[in-house]
Amino acid sequence: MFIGEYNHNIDDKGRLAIPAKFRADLKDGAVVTKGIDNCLFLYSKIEWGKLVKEKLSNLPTISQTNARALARHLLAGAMEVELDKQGRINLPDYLIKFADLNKKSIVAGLFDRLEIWDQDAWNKYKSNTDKKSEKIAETLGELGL
Amino acid sequence: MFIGEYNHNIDDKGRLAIPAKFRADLKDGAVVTKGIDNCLFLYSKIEWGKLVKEKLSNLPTISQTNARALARHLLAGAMEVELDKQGRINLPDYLIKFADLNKKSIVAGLFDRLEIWDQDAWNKYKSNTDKKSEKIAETLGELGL
DNA sequence: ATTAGATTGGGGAAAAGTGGGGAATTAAAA
DNA sequence: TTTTAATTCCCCACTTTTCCCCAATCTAAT
Repeated sequence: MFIGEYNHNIDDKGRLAIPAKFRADLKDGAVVTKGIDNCLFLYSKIEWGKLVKEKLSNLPTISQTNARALARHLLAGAMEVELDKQGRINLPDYLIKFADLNKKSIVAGLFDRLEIWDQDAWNKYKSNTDKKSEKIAETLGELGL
Repeated sequence: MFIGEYNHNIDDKGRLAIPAKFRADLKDGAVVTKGIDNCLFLYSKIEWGKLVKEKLSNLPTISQTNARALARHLLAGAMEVELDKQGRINLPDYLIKFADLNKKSIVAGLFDRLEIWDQDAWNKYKSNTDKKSEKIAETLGELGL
């Protein structure tokens, strides 16, 4: 299970180091794809396989417009990656552009996947949701929790 | 399984390089045909056979206008192609015209098929669907992602 | 302080992408 | 039927990119 938040740099060749704690689970390969809220999702090959098989393999991508758009987002947006001897992956250009990644990046563990964020975007997102969580907490308080 | 997005050029002779990762699955031949949304579909011979046998042959082609049109689109537009020693296919003129292909093209993996797009058309399509990304996100939520 | 583990950067080899030339096949015309 | 022209296909070679390995730096723990 992936948890935690790590700072890492993307070098000029588009390489990103995976936090050492996560490498064992990804040694047999991983898949990166476009996520939600301007970040990337990274799954182990096994998790990705489950995802595709259970959720995506039966989409009517010939007949339905939205199914095509979704498939193009998730499948065409995805890329298999391997860890090199130093535990790094190679991010293709189109994913770096998609997530507005600059040098300073964040790798966050979210149970069954990793998320890859540009540091600025991550900070903005967190400050937004931190405010929201106070409201959420207040609401919960009113409910007696 | 085909995934990912690749930039490739079509040369003056109508040749298009297939991304190296996909070649093994296509070494026994492939079928290109007119796709949906102004792109081309490319299937391995095996997948093409499944499509025709399981899907198209069960369409109510006699009674339904749309089914007839789809069958004609996919079947009459199709062409068998082989990879040359460099991993390229030869696209016939009528398919190049159909998809408005210029030099710069996109080859995208969509599970059981490849899609071949003109680069400009691909970018336009993506910027359109990015606007709809909220809807895509909702669909993702419904899928439990 | 020393050692082990982790991160970062650079260099070289191998593979992939691209373009052009020539042979062979087909078609057309004399 | 023979010759010429055109098109297709195959092969070769150049260029670019990617990938892999090595080395240096940094951090932390003993």
